[in-house]
Order: sequence, then C-alpha cells, then structure tokens
Amino acid sequence: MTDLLGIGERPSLARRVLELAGEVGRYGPRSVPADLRREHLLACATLLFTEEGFEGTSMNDVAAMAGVSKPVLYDAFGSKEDLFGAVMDETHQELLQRVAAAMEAEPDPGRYVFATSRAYFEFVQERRAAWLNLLRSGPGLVGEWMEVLQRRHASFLGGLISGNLDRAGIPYDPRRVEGVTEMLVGAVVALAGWWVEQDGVSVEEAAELYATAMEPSIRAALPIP
Amino acid sequence: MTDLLGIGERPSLARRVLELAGEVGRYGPRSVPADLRREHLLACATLLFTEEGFEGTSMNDVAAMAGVSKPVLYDAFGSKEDLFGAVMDETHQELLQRVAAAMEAEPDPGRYVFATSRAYFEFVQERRAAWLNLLRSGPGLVGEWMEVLQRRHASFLGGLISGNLDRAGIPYDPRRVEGVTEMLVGAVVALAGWWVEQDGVSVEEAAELYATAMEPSIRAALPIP
DNA sequence: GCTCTTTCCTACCGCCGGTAGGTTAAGCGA
DNA sequence: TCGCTTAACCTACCGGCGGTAGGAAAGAGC
Repeated sequence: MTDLLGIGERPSLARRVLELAGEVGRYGPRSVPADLRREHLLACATLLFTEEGFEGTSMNDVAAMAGVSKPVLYDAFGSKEDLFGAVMDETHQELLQRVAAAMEAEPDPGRYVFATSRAYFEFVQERRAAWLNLLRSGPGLVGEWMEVLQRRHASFLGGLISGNLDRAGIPYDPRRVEGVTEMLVGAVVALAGWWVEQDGVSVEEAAELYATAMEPSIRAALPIP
Repeated sequence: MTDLLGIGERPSLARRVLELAGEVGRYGPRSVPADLRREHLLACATLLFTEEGFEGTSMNDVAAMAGVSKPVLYDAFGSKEDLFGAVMDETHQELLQRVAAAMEAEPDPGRYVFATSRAYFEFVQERRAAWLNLLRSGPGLVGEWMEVLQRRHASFLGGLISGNLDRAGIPYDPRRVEGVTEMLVGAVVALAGWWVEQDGVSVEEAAELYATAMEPSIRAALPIP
C-alpha cells in the first residue's frame, strides 16, 4: 500500500509534482502551492480509495503515496471524511454528467428511462471499482455523504421529471415526485449492485430490465400522459 | 456511553445476569455459562448499536455496559463486525417476519404489494433508530453484512413471487425475478429513507405510493397475469 | 488434595485519525 | 546585506481503537 505509482520517493516528490504541472521552482524547492498540492493529494486519494475502499485506506497511506507528511494532508483536507467526500463528489459528478448527456442525446422521450439507465450501467461496467468503493458505499457511515449523493441524484432526476411536466403544463404533487425519484434511484443502485456480480447479463439487458420495470411505475405514480 | 441501564457496576454484574435468568450460582459466583453470557452481551450490543450506530459504539462500551472485560466479549463474538452482524441479523429477521405475516394476513393477492410495504413502513416508524443504524447502514462497509441482508431480503421476496408463479403454472426467467426483486428492495429502502425524514406523510400514504409505483412495474417486467 | 476445565481479568500491542510546535526558505522592505 | 514576514512542511507525539497474551480464580471429578 505504498508507492503504487512510484511516486513516493520521499524527500522531493514536490519537484515532480511541479514538473508535471509545469510550475517548477515557482515558489522555490520544497514548496508546492496549496491548490496544486490539494489537487495532487486528491488524485492520490482517488486512486487509493477507489482501489482499497474507505476503511482499507489510511491517511498515512495517502500521505505516503503523495510523498508528504500527514499534517500537509490535513492542511488540505481537514479530515479523512472530508477527503473521501471530495473524492466521491468528483466521481459522482462525472456519473451524473454522463447520465444527463445520455438523456440529451436521446431524441425519443419514450426512451429516456432506458437511455439514462444504460448510461448508468455503462459507468458501473467501466468504473467498477470506483462505483463499488466510492458510490455504493452506503449511507450512514462515512459521515452522511452517501445520503447527500443519493439525495442529489434523486433531486437531479426529479428535476428532469418535473421539468418535463412543467413544460407540458401538467399539474403534479412535488412531494410525490420526490418519493418516486427516491425509489428510482434506490432501484437503479440495487439493480446495479446485483448486476455487477452477474455474468452474462449485458448492459443493454440490464438497462432494458430497469426501463421495462420503472417506466410503467413512473406513469402509474405520476400524471404523465 | 457507560451504563445506560445501571447495569454496569463493575465487579459482579454476572450475579445480576444470573438472577435475571433464574440461574444463580449454577456454576458458582463469577461464572456465567457461555450461552447466557452471549445472549446478555448481544442484548447490550443491540441497545448500543441501535442508539449510537456502528462507529459510535466501541467494543469497550459494550463490554463496560455488560460489566465484563473485553476478552470475554471477544470470546463470545470474535470481532466487532461479527457482533454487529449478529445484532443486525436478529433485527432483520424480525422485519422479514412482520412482512411475511402481513402478506399472509392479506386475503386479496392484488394488494400484496401494498400490505407488505405497509408492514415495512410500520416497522421503520416504530423502530426508527434500529432501522437507521442497523438495517440501512449500507453495503460495502461493516464487512459485507448489508449486502447479505439486502440479498436475503431480495431472495425472500423473490421466493414469494416465484412461489406464486409456480403455483399458477406460469413459466418465468428466474434471472429476471432476481433483478426485479433487487429493484423492489432497493426502492423500498430508498423510499423509507426519504419518508423517515418527512413530516405529514402517513404510513398508508407511503405504502400506497410504493404499491402504486411498483405494482405495475412487477406486472410489466414479469409474466404475471 | 490434586488436576482439569471454564470463566474471567489485567496489561499490553500495533495502528489509526488527528495535532502541537518548530524548522526551512522564499519574498521583500530598508 | 540584514532582519522580518509568510507559506510550506516535518518530527514527534496524543488518546483511543480493535484485538490478544498470559495468567488468576474457582467449581467438578478423581
């Protein structure tokens, strides 16, 4: 758990960080500007948390991999949960962007559910470890971060749905939209958790199953024409 | 986090445990049979984990509350995760039994989804802390216990569904039943997580929303007449 | 009385998340 | 050139955690 990238030869990784960023010597040796340092630490942490999970990664590991002492790490990120939260945040934003892009690229609104869920499953397939260790880690532990993500995902999805309803001039109960979106997110997370350990079920099939099941439930629970 | 019940006056809780169980002196003072001790420790752990969560409870706390030293605790349970698993297990079994009972008590098969989900939401309402800290804690962390529970819940539900299909002589793809049940469980957990923090949404309304949404999705995804 | 077995405790281990306090050296005005 | 400020950084430590080694106490059976 030390030096996965050959990055951590102790005394002077700082130099290499600066070299990578094309900023050598800007503040002299042994001195990396805080924002760059933060970025670098975040990259190391992402690698470790993705590969080893929250509990499998210690702050010592992260600091060692970055070639830096612990207080430097704590200057940048106040606590282990802060750091993990930042890593999750980045990855989750990426996932949401891909889902949003998939929806925009889909011309047929009748296939929105399929298109977005396919994007979700593709992400899980491509970034399996990240999804398992970062996104699916579960609420409750790791501060309340997971809850935040799930809530964000739900309100993102709710925004899409209620946006469509608004545009069509259909009245609806926003409380109900919230409940439905929570279920949709819960269902996709659960299905992905099952699917990621199955063999022989393709992305298309998974997305098709999700869409087949959830499409009618959305129509039944909300006033969608 | 010490002695919530006045149980922990150090040297001789053992006596009181035996008194409670009507077994005083069976093996003489300072000696409680292992199975009884285990039960007692499990009760203390349930109380603490329910109230303070996994991370908020230390093995020292549990041992202190039980009026016992740590090695005794470790003799009975091996590790903190084992202990937490045992606590979760017990509570989860209870939840599943209530769901099963609700279904058996429901004469109209068309209302199974509503009846079972209402039982679920009632449990969440009555045992809020237990549900939040024990059952909803999330997969990934705490060993793989959550995954086990979710899987068990899904296969329990899948058993109900495929049992019905079998009885009716309808052929089906078991893989598909698995996927659907995972979604159903994920959706109910997610909806409960949202609902448990809402004001003014009754159990009936929550269960109705769930049933309205999921009933058609089951029919759409599975060959149910 | 002696040994075996079961229960139980004191005292410790290594590691973790997190911090106090001091060192280095660049930047800069006089 | 000298001193002062400021930012980056490190060594060395803290309390508490999960977990364990090794032995004391006391009933049971001979």
